[in-house]
Amino acid sequence: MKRKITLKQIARELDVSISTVSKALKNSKEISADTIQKVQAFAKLYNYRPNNIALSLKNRKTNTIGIIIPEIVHHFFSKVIRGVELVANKRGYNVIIGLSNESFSKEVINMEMLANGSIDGFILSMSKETLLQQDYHHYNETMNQGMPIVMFDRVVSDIKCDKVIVDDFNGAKNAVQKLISNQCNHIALITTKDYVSVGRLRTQGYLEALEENKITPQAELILKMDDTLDYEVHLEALEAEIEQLFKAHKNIDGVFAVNELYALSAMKVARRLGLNVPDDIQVIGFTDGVLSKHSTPSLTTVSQHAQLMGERAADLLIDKIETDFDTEEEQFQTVVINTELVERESTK
Amino acid sequence: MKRKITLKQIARELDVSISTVSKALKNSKEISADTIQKVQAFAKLYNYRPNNIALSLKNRKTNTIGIIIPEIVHHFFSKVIRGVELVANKRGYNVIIGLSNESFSKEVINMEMLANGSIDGFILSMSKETLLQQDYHHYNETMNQGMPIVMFDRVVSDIKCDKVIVDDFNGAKNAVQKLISNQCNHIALITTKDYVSVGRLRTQGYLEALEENKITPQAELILKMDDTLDYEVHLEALEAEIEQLFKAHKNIDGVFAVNELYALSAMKVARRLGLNVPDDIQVIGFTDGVLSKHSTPSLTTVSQHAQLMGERAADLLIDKIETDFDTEEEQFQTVVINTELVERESTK
DNA sequence: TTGTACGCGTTATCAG
DNA sequence: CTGATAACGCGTACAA
Repeated sequence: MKRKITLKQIARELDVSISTVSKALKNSKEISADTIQKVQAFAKLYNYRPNNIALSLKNRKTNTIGIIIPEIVHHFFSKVIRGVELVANKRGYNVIIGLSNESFSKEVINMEMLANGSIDGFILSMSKETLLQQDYHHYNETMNQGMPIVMFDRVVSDIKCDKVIVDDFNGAKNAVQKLISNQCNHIALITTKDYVSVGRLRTQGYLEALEENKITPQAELILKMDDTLDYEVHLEALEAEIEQLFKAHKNIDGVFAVNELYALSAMKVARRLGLNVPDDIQVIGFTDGVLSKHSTPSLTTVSQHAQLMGERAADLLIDKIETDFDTEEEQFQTVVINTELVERESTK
Repeated sequence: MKRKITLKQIARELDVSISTVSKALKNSKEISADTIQKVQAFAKLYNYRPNNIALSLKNRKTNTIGIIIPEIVHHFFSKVIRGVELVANKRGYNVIIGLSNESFSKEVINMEMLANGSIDGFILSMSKETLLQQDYHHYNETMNQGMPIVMFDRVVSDIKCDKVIVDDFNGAKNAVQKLISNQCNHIALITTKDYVSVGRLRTQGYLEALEENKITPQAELILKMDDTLDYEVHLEALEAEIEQLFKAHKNIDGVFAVNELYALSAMKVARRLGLNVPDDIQVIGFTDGVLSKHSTPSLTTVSQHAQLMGERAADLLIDKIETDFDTEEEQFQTVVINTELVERESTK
């Protein structure tokens, strides 16, 4: 087992100074062709590579970006990561991940660990708990130390930083418009409680579409689920509620759900009640997941372009990292990613 | 914007030496209570945190582990990551990810980037291309430099390192045994080409179960798909093949598929041909995915316990990292994770 | 053409 | 009780 070789070892071996080795490896013209040749041959033989940590310390730059997400076993977030990784690698950066597991304290701890020199900047999506507590001091402290942050998807306007978000409002509005154009008159909404901004915006989009079409929204057609509960429990409760809803309002002919599982639950309940999708009820979900594509019938969805969000976030962050702010005033931008309605079998 | 504070700045500010500050922060009894108090107060005020990079350089230890996987938008791999992250964080390590995207060269490049000081060890699963080319020099070189590697899932015996694998053979055997116990006599196998070891082992398990039950395997009931193709194309071809298979062998009453999508495709084709699952055909898949749980009918699967694999891999790696090998001889172990048959609606 | 000295931030050792 | 020094590995301005 041969340890990684360093400049110092090469220097000792070849009986030259460390800096000569360093320069020779960079083909500096200060060094004689002879020495260069000798050093490079030796370096290649022993497979010399500069130590990243030493470079990071010296340059005060790690070429690593940190990404903190609430959950990784989730198609949306893993697609975002892929986008980040793609761009980061292309631009010479590594990606280090931290999971908050939807917990405020884990988010803080993770950020503190990474902020102490390990990375050059953050890409993150807020945990539900943080969203609930509305305590954003850790973001501001991090940014005050000169560490840039780009937030995506779950965002609040109180925090001044670059952001990448989905056009939740118009995505929802277009989806509901689609249902209306498809002759749906009684469209139910299955959403989450309002504290997650994306849920709120999608609800607004739903309402707006109805109003534009002179349809009076009915509160009874709106189901607001508490998604802080365990998923299994939550889904069972959801199905029961949907069943009740469908039974109480037999004229429901369309459903817009703010995520994939809600939409699937709606289809499941519909089937159980002997209703055909899309003939009796048309369903649209909001997601980037796999379930939609492979469900029966396959689900029409509003695609969020998660990977693109990751790519844009990474580009924004790296741009910021590599910009020198002594010259110009710092400016934050919010990139809005347009959604796309992917039509499948659950709509006509 | 106040930059992160360092020992040097505290020292200058308080007019003491750097080493005094360092010691005071560690409550060294060499330092007077007075000074300790003063230094710690100042440090707290300015929220001093030691710089990880400097510590890494000094200690020659990064407290970071690298994980390299072929793909992250994949439930199995993201669950593994979650397991790794869980254990790593608990034991004081960060996780840095690299995606090989199933490509040999990206795997090599990623490993080289991380191996130059950024991490203390690797957890990885081989890319398909590496498996095909059977070129393992980068693994061996990395280990020769004293950087430990733990491989999981996709593994080859030629490489001497710690491994975490699923008991593919028995998982498959038990699944097929289940079908046989459920009165299936003509069981089809949908698998991948043999170069991925897990596919091979699952095929062997299938054959073994048949033989133990005195059922003669029929080559015509075995579909070997080439999964190096693009998924969409591949799945369409697969469905066509399955349809042909079902039509040619109307007596097929069971299907064992080595992954989730293959199993779902089988169910889809069955439905299209007017066959009922599980009444006419029972189906079992091999996976940890979400599709199984939410498909209709939901799919009976062999669970791989992906998260547990990640946890075990992380523990193995960190144990190795933290063991001093001057004392004892290095030993490699292979942890085998038992599978579990999760029974759902696609079997009786 | 080559080598010395310094600094990145930290800690350990040793001297005062 | 406090401070100077060296070391981790590298790159570079400056000196020889």
